[in-house]
Amino acid sequence: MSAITTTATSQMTVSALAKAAGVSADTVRFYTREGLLHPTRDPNNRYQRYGTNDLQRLRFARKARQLGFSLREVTAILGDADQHRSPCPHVRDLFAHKLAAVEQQLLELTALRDRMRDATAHWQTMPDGAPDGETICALIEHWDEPVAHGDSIANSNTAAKAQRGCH
Amino acid sequence: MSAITTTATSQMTVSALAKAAGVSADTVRFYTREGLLHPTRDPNNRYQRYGTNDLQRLRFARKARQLGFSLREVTAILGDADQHRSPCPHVRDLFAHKLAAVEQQLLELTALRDRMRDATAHWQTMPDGAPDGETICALIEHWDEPVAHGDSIANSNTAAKAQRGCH
DNA sequence: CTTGACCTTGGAGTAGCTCATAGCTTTTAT
DNA sequence: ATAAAAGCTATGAGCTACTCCAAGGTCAAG
Repeated sequence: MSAITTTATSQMTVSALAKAAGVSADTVRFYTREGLLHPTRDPNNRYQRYGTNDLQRLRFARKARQLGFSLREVTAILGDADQHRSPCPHVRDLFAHKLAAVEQQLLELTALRDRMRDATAHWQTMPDGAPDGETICALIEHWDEPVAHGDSIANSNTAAKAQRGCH
Repeated sequence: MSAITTTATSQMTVSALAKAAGVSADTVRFYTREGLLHPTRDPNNRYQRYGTNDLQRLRFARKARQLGFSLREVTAILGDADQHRSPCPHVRDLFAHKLAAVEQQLLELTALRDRMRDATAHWQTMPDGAPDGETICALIEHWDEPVAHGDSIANSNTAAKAQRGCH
């Protein structure tokens, strides 16, 4: 699991690069298609050849993904770097938003968990009951909508958004 | 449109139902396509006609979604109810897993936030620095990987998943 | 020479919607 | 009355970040 640092030979095939970075070969191909990696071609067999630069980019991309950057953002950052412009201001800016989004999502997820716990406790005492034409499943129907505690969020389905994204 | 919009009348069109449930008309159409709702047809104009039963199902579906159930699961639950079998045991079972998943996600998201905070603090002191062929962006490259214990991949993209869609 | 592991491209599938298109129908404004 | 605006229909594509599959070419070993 650890010590992935296989000595990076200067030229690698798809799966060698994948192995070196700890991702799947399909992911390498996908990133290549998306323009994140710039392999050359072996003229003999048309195989992709990746260099240490690609390994660096790939590792960078994975780290950025873990930080919550989208692939598009990573591509933009790498594009900056390709043109010898420092991507760091870009990164700082994006990062501030990411952190805020994560904090927000944490709040929502915490609220969701609390509601789920409440529901679990409440459900201990409820019978199953077959659908009677009025209620489908009392367990879920007696689930209360998230109550806007305090103020803020004018939005009713914040928790659902937490699962699908914002905007 | 007539005056009766907020209260559920017995027959509704797509957008009336959408409004009553607080979702978009496209979502209603989507759920209909997925077999979650069972409208009838107005023979005159071929419009979909939804009844209070559909409104109930839709509200139920939204609540279940907020609880973290997938659409497929909701469909299964409603299918249970349609056949007059109590979906509740099904629900209880799924719910236990959902709660565990949410707790897990919460842990990961908390860890992510903590790493982000650390990084933010750490980055205060770091210069931007243009790409020099060695490093792309020191900010991200000096980010330490989260320690993935054991189950790696399925979890490692949970944080990224949690972020998806916001940018 | 065959076997099996690796490579290629291209396309489909995933979740849960959202948006776009094109052609009706209904409502509203003039 | 008529024209424009809004709303309905079905279908299909697009979004994210991959993952998987198929058909076929390439390569090292036995």
